Parts: sequence; C-alpha cells; structure tokens
Amino acid sequence: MSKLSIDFYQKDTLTLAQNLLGCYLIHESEDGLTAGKIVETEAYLHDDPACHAYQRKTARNAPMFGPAGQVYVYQIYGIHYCFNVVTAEEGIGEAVLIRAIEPTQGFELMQQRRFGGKLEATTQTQQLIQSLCNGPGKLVQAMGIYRDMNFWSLLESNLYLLPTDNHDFDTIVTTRIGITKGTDLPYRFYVKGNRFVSK
DNA sequence: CGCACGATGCTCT
DNA sequence: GAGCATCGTGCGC
Repeated sequence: MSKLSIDFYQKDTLTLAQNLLGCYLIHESEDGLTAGKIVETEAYLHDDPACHAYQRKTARNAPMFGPAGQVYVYQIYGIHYCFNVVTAEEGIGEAVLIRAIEPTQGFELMQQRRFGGKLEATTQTQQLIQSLCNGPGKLVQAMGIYRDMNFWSLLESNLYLLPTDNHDFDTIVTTRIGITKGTDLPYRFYVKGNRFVSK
C-alpha cells in the first residue's frame, strides 16, 4: 500500500471529503508511528460563510490557498488545534477538516500524547481507546500534529494518507458541528455505525 | 445520564 | 475587543 497520490486530491472538495472516509492517516514521527482510519470529515468551500477562507487570504488561512494535498492546521479556542487536508486548485481556499479517526496503530504513543502520565498506565480499555481520536482537537494531539506542519505536503512528508482497504460502509451526511454560519449546509460526512465518530 | 461553562491565545475588525 | 471548525469538568437530575 502506497501513499495517496496527487490525482486522489484533485477532485472537488465535497467528493474528496467523502472519499477520505476509510483512508488512513499516518504519522511517522521521531517518537514512533501512529495511524488511524478516517471516519468523520467536514468540507469547507470557498463560497461558504463558515470557511476560514471565505473573506480573503490572510496569514492564518494562507495554507488553504495552496495546492491540494497540503496541510492546514489552525488553533481554536486558544487551546486546541484542528487538522485539514487542503483541496481545490491553487489560489482557491478550500479544505476538508478531519474530525475523527479510528486508531489503528500506536495506541500507547497516542495515550501518552493525550494523557501523559496523569492516567494510570494500566490496561487499555475500550473506553480509553475510543476517547483517543474521536474529535478534531483530540486526533491532532494523539497523532502528534503541530502548527508548524502548515504548508507541509501529504505527498512528500512523514505525515501522509493511505487509500482505504474497505469500501463496504455507509456514509451519513449531516450539517456541520460547532459553527455559527453556513449551519444548514450538508457538508459533514461520517461512517455509519462507527464508534469513533465524534459526539 | 445531560447540559453549561470556563479555559486560553491568536486572528481579524 | 470579539469571536472562534473544542474539550473536559462539574453540577443537577
């Protein structure tokens, strides 16, 4: 299995937001490898009032205007970070927010990054694993994704995507979470019945 | 259980 | 100076 290539990313943003479901997000970091299957996404289009790039290009949203397959990370509520896959052609600010992944590799490292030492290093309960990456801020922390990964390429770095190994799932479409504008747009996608989708 | 709220810092007006 | 593409805790039922 090899990294997703440029042609995967060169599709319209809504299609890509759905195609990303089931794909694997991998980070080969110095501390070790973590990976998970994408189970929830949201699309943000250039003509969408909830999109960071809706108004104009700024210092924060600049990565969104780069080529498809680029990384956009931003800070939210002063505490958390969110990870996006940049989409659309260069010059058009669109992206797909990764809202949840199902951990598949590096459980211990994820646990370490999320909870450090302040959690009993006992058996990994179902409960614990389920709380590792079931939200956009959580998965960023568990995967060791940082702000300075902005403008990185998912095609040419140790943070990358692998294709899905299973198309046999249903996709649910809903409105997006946590926004105050564009609230009626059906741009959220998640894997039906998956336990790792955010609440 | 569910709901409400505070933390916290940067970006844009 | 306001407003966040969130998360965890604490309280009430």
